[in-house]
Amino acid sequence: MNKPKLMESNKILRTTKENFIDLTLNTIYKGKQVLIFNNSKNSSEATAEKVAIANKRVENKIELEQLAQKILKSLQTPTKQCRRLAKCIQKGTAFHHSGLTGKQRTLVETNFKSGLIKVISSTPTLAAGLNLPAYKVIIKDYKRFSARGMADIPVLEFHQMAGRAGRPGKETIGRAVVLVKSEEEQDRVIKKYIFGKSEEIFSKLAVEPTLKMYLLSLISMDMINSKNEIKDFFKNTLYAKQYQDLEGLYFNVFKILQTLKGYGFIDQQDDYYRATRLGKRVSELYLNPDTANYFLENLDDLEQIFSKEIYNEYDTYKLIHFVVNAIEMRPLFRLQRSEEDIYMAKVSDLGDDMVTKYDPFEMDYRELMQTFKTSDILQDWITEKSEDDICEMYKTTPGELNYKLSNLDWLLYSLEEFAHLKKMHFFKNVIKKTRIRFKNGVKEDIISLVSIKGIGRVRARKLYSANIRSYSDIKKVSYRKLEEIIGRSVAHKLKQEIGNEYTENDTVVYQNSKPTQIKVREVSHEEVDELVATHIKYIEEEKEVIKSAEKNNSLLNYF
DNA sequence: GGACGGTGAAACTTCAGGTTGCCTC
DNA sequence: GAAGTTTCACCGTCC
Repeated sequence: MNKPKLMESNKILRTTKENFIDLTLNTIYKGKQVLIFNNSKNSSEATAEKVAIANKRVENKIELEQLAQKILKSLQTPTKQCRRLAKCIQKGTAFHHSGLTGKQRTLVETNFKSGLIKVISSTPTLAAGLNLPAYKVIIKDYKRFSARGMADIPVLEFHQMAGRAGRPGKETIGRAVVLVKSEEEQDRVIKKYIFGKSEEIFSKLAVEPTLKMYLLSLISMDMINSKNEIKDFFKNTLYAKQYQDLEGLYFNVFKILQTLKGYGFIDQQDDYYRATRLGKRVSELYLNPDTANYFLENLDDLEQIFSKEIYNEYDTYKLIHFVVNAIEMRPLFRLQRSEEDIYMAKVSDLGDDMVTKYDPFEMDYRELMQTFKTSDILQDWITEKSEDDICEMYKTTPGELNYKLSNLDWLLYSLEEFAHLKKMHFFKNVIKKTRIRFKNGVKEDIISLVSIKGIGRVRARKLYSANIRSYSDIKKVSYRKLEEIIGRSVAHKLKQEIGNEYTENDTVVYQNSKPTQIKVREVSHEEVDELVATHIKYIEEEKEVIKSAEKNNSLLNYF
């Protein structure tokens, strides 16, 4: 067997061929933790995996196994990424990037803080907002892909990462290591990142969408209303100090005010500006005014699509594609080289049929193809494709999918609000239903089933396939049959949730009553559904009464 | 001789991130 | 620029 060699410079025990693995192992074998920064998601996963394989001294195996199981169970069906993370965690190593779901990220972060996980290999996400210090930080890549090839990361970002070394209050020192390949590179890195100056920070106020959003929100909160107040406010901004071009800034501001007026979001009386009711709502929703205007301008066309008695999945696709075109959905899912032909064909087949038509001055062709890819992914989600299949097919991750879904829900909610303001009640309900579909990832036929506590997309579909299609069906079905479909414990919980418990003979024992066996009366589906509908209607009416009582400050009188 | 599987070199492809609404449990 | 993935040619084995 080969004797392990020592690196001359810093006495690191060498057991592998890669520096970062030896550095990491040496640190964790001393009982300390390591953060490794990579420049891509793939690379952060591969790095974690390499360290995990090389780690021969794993502590707290039982706790780590439990954590790995939690990671696997954090999605309805574990994806390839979940399985990879769980495997690393069994060895006390984890990766962390935007592709993980919120739940998985929290699990990794809290268990690193508690000391169970010894190593996190991450993209720069971790350096930005989180307070996760470690004894040693290894900056594996200080270059990142950009439009002009590989480029050095900014000095500020380098400091962000290196600054994670050392745990204030717990240790007196920390170490930050950057990997280089030659002495020349080492000199350059020291000069640039250790002794060099950080980049200057520039105001982004000149960027029109940002300015538009802030102007509307400042006016809507009545912080600035008159022309003089507006000028005074912007005179004191970082932008004004940096560029000294006040006249140019005022010109932009008043041009935007005209646009907002044109959108109907603000009113002007002489030199005084006020937000309209609509403008206030747009600001409250944190919507970009351009997006809000885009929604409002197309509301009638959208309503028209759903005005028929029966609408289909293609109509829903048009709605998704419409929302995907909002600026808030950017960046869209990236297009793979191998997908180009597919989406070129899709654009030519469906492009003219969508509500948002292609405008080459507004969007490049690739982006247009990406709007279709993003819509496809989102539609696959509500037609019950598994997360694993979606991630595999479109080369994406559960975290990115979740992020897009939450953005979409926010935009759909805003659209629903506008439909409400315009009294488009049927269309409002269509959006509401679509939101439930996105929340649960289901087709329309099982919406009522997923609204029951403890029933997700998988169980709902199982129930539906077994002809159990409503709340009343669940009430009627025998305990034994329910158990066969969704398992013993869920079936039990469900029966409890409903409020009565069926015996195996299909007799019912009412809660809060003597445990006598009472024969169930034969009731038709229609009869029970009617009862449930009456009950729901009653609750809705109650809510309305409470709402109006709240509005009139007469809640106490009501009760 | 053809089908099949394994191997390795060459060619091709891809590359970070994450504010904001509202509701309900 | 580098790492990962796919493609393809080549070779050996088996039927």
